[in-house]
Amino acid sequence: MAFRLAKAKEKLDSFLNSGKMIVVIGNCFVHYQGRAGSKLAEGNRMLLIKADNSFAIHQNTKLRPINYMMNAQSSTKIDSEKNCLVISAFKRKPKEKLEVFFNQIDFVQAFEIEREKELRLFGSERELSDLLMQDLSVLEKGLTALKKEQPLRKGIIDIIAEDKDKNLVVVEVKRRKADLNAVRQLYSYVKQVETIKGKKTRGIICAPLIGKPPMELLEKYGLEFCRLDYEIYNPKEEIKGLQKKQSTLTELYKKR
Amino acid sequence: MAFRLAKAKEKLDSFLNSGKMIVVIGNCFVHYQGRAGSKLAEGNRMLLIKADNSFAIHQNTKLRPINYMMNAQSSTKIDSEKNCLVISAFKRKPKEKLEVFFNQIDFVQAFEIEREKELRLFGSERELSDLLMQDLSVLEKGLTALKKEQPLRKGIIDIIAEDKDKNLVVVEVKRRKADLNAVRQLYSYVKQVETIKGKKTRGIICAPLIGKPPMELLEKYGLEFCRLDYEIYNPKEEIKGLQKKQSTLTELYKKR
DNA sequence: GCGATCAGCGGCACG
DNA sequence: CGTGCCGTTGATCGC
Repeated sequence: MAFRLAKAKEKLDSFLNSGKMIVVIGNCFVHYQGRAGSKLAEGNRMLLIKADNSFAIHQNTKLRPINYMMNAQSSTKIDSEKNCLVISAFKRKPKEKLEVFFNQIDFVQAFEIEREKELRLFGSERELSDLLMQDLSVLEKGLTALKKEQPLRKGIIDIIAEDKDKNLVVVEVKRRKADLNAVRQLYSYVKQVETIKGKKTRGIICAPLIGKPPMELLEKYGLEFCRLDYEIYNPKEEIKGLQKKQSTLTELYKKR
Repeated sequence: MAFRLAKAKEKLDSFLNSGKMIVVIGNCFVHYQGRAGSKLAEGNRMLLIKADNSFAIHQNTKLRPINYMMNAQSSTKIDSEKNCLVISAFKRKPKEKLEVFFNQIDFVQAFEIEREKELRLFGSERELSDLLMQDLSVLEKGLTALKKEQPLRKGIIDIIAEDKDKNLVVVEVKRRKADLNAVRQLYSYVKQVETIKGKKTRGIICAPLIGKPPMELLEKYGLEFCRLDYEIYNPKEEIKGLQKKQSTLTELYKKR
């Protein structure tokens, strides 16, 4: 048994910093201390060490690892008292330590895996925002964009615009259902703009949906909601928002 | 080649719904469409299918998968035109589809992995909040707790308390550096309480740190900040906040 | 480096 | 189920 662990350590050491993705499977318990602290009792787990030194312990549920560390310095050692192969990950800033104590190792291998091919994603908020910038009139007739991603002292406005009556309008774009957070954000931005410019300013949340409590808060704050339909939120009805200017998600997807 | 793919399909089909963690490694491209859409060009990747039907494509960087789906219905098929083994994941609500087209498979295996042993975590916000509830006087002399996790119409207050002058005090607890969001949250809660109770209400953010812009917004809103030291944020100085009532993170960690 | 926000957020707890 | 919010958030982008 101790031999198997020593053999595993040998293999591991040769894999570390090889640029390959390392997979270790075995029985272990895990200690973490850093931004928080945790202990995980003994059990079979998968340890994944990637080329960018990300370090992740996976159980057999959930997308995300149960314990992890990014940009970790990894090392191995045999703890002969505990009869364990200890695989550790360290980091400073913040100072963190993660130790995996393997008392049994079933599998150790390294694989050549694509490091970081770019994902072409669409339907992001940035993309929506860009499309809106091209023609804000889909939100309201006579609305013209002034600036996008305008930094304030406390926050960043998605789009700042002017309506037909020359009122300033702050637009907050959300790719999914607008929540309380979005409303609080918009309110904070509008108040700041009013303070800076010294004149009444409108605020519009632009999203495919909004819940009832967020809508009520929005109204309480004197802000507005503008529905921007998305195919996924409105699969059967026609697209009402940007049908003339913007393709639906599905159409965009097919084009690329 | 096609035989290898067929063989891989056979193996995979026997592994699916076996309760084991399935690992597939090979060359693939990936299409996703659902809440958004994405395409990932060809490359070697690892596919991880867990017992709870979570489905994740990993590249060789990042903690999180490049493509994924939770609670997915998985299936396999051979696309003889493309000479691919297609592993798909479907979901309704929201309607999503993820397809992985493997033109080469290097590795297919299933492992017995602990399903979901509980992680004992400490240093969470809930834990901090519980400790604070026991004695709010560490924040301010004469402060007494009234209720914890008080739901409002629009949001949930961490702790609601009363100061020595019988003023209502809303406390927002953050386990890490307080940000603009925390300030906006607190402000929204305080305003709601003032509306409901019809009297001036104080608001305190309780966190180990706060940035300068959030602090300025806090002051603009007439709210307060109370530092609650955490060892990790203050490794050399003495613990000032809860030293009498609360153990440090390290001490807590050792105890368990 | 810090700051601010988004995320196909995921995950959880509560109503 | 939806709603709200935390997270060792992670990841990204701008300063």
